[in-house]
Amino acid sequence: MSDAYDDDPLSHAAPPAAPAPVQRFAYLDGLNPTQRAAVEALDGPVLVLAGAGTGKTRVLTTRLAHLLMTRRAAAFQILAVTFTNKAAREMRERVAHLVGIEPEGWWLGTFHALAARILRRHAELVGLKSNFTILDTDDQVRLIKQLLQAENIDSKKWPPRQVLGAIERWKDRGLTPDRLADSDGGDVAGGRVVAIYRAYQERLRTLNACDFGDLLLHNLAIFQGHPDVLAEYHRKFRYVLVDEYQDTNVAQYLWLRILSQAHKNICCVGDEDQSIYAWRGAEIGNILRFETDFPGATIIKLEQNYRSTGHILAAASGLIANNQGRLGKTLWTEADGGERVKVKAVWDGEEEARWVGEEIEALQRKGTTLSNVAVLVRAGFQTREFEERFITLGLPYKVLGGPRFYERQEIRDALAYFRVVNSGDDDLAFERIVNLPKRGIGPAAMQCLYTAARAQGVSLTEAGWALTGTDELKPKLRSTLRGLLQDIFRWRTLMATVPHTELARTILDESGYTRMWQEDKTPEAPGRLENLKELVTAMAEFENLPGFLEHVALVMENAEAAGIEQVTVMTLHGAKGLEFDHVFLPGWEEGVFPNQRALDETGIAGLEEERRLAYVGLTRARRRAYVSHAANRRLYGNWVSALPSRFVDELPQDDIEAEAANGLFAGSGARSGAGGAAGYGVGGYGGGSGFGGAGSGGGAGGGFQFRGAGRQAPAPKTITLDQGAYAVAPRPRPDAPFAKGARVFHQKFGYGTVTAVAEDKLEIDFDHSGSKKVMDSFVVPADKAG
DNA sequence: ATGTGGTGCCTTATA
DNA sequence: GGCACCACAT
Repeated sequence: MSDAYDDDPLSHAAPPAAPAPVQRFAYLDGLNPTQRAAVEALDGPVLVLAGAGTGKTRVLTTRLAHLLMTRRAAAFQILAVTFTNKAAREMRERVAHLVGIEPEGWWLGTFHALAARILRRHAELVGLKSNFTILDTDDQVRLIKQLLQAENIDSKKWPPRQVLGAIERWKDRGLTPDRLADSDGGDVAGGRVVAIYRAYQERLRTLNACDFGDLLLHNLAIFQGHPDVLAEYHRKFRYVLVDEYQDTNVAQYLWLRILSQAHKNICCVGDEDQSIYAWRGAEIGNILRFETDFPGATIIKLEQNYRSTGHILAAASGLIANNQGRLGKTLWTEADGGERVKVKAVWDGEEEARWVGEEIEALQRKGTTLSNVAVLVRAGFQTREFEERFITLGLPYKVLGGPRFYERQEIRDALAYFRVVNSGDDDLAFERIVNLPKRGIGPAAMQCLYTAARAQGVSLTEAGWALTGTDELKPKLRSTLRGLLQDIFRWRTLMATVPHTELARTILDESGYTRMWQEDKTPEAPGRLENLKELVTAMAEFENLPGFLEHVALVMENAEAAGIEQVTVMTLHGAKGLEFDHVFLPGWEEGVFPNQRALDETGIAGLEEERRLAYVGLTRARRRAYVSHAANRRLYGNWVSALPSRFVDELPQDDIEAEAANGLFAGSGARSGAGGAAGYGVGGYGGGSGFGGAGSGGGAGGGFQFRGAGRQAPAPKTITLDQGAYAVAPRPRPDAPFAKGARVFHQKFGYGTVTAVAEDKLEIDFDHSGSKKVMDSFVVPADKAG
């Protein structure tokens, strides 16, 4: 990356000299007055309080464009900070679009990426070399584990993760070990966390490594200890922009403050009502205190919402008004009221999933595309019920935030080996592994291969074979290439005889790939080896190598690539920043949401953060939000009866439409409609007695009441919405239905044989997952799989 | 070094 | 209920 650290000649981003005044800044035209003010307030500290859906990103990017176009700053004089790479990418693209050209040499990136860039430059000032490695979480945990062992601390009692958590929270707050007393650690790790922290930092230094938190802390140390270095950056960065300011931690705040203290041109954009990351160190106080931290700050509130309907906004606003720690914004919209937020009371989680499925199918019939629909849950485990239901319905969905395992480098390498063995035509895979580990088959040799392959219209491996029969390559190279090709050939023949997991191991070992990582002394190498083992273990679930590769391809590429519209299922945290026409918000029950642990561990602050999370959820919806809560839920194998979330009660009545499943009193609807039944719950079932029989298991004041440790749902399941309001229209099916005995492939369950057919529903005996009922739209003939 | 049984825990997630 | 991790056994 070219590093326009020293003052470049004016960047390419600079507009042609003296543009005509009339035509100037067309990008300002579409902004509303407040947005425009936020864009044009270029000097001094500025806080833009941007409510959900008020055009935050637009303001941010336009502001950047404006800085460039007015020549207030050249690209390389701007520091623009985000939290995620995704946000950085988006911003880069949008600014480029506005300015008409990609600005060069600007410092736009995540806190971590930018801090790493600075640290590489001055690493020696904090005792590192500039090629230091950055540890990921696995590495960190492994290190802590070792240190605990060395200190004879029982890692049963003090899980490494927890110890690491404590250390990270300190780092979030800018606290290095020297600023801590031993007693600050409480009893964590037997009262020795601070010692562990100290040892951990020493270990990192010897490893020439640092963790993510260190990137910021080392920066701070450099700036504080070396005024000359700091002065350089002061000279360089004339304008600082920050996205999602409500998510900054103390270290990040200090970093921003120190970098901007010379020129004071810092613009922070954020929304205190969307601060949902306190648990990972975010300090909502940063945004609440902005005016004091940056005296003379201009505060601009963006309150006009362009996303949601009136009812959705009003519901969200009514909810968040219950929070104390706010700066206070009032969102408004020019849009219609639209439809009220639907609040649905159901008997249990299963019924909830059924209901959501039905509503989605109804939307689908009305022409809604599934990509405009999301189910947002509080915690990951809640996705399961929906997955199961959607699978039975044949409703395409994707769970976001799923495993990113297959994206890791070592996994992709290994997969490339398997692919080459599986298919000699896989040129991409071949390219990836041909010189991995280093075999001396470099770019020059590859050039030869490309030419030959193209000339003969064959795959790279085939061209390789041909080349080994000529003297085009040097003898040494020729034999290396032949060796590799022979290996691949041999592995391929093994496919027929050797179990695929064993074959996988063989390939990785004999190719020298395993050894490559064994000999690698960087701290991440052990983790990579473990991942490779895990990969081989995971393969056991599949019938054979092709079956496994197929699965991987599906998981990696997803139906998305095939252009299939899918419902999105994800956590509320993951949904921040996104929007959908229709948003389902299940599990609004005391204990689940607000989450009991958040309540227990952080009290009011925790409750308010949960409420902000609810606010985030509601404000994701453009056209309609659907809240639901179940009277009974199975948690960790126990049936518990649950009360509707207090957040349900906090939704203004005028903006909701309550509906209860048969026999249940409606949630808040009851308060308006069904004759004042207090709350709701068990009225229709089992006389209400027998609930809570086994005492309260959810902690003091928890929302759950544990029922006996029953295996069964507590009451007859007479209500089924299946017989309810909608006649299920047959979905169009392109192909002939599957016949009994047909071999099929299913994305989740793998291969199987059809044992029964009932219209569009199939019963399939899966080779590895047993017998299941599945909609035919969710399977493909086995021979067409992949 | 791999496989198995037992135990304990269980929120959210980024670089 | 289910998974992940650990200790122990092979």
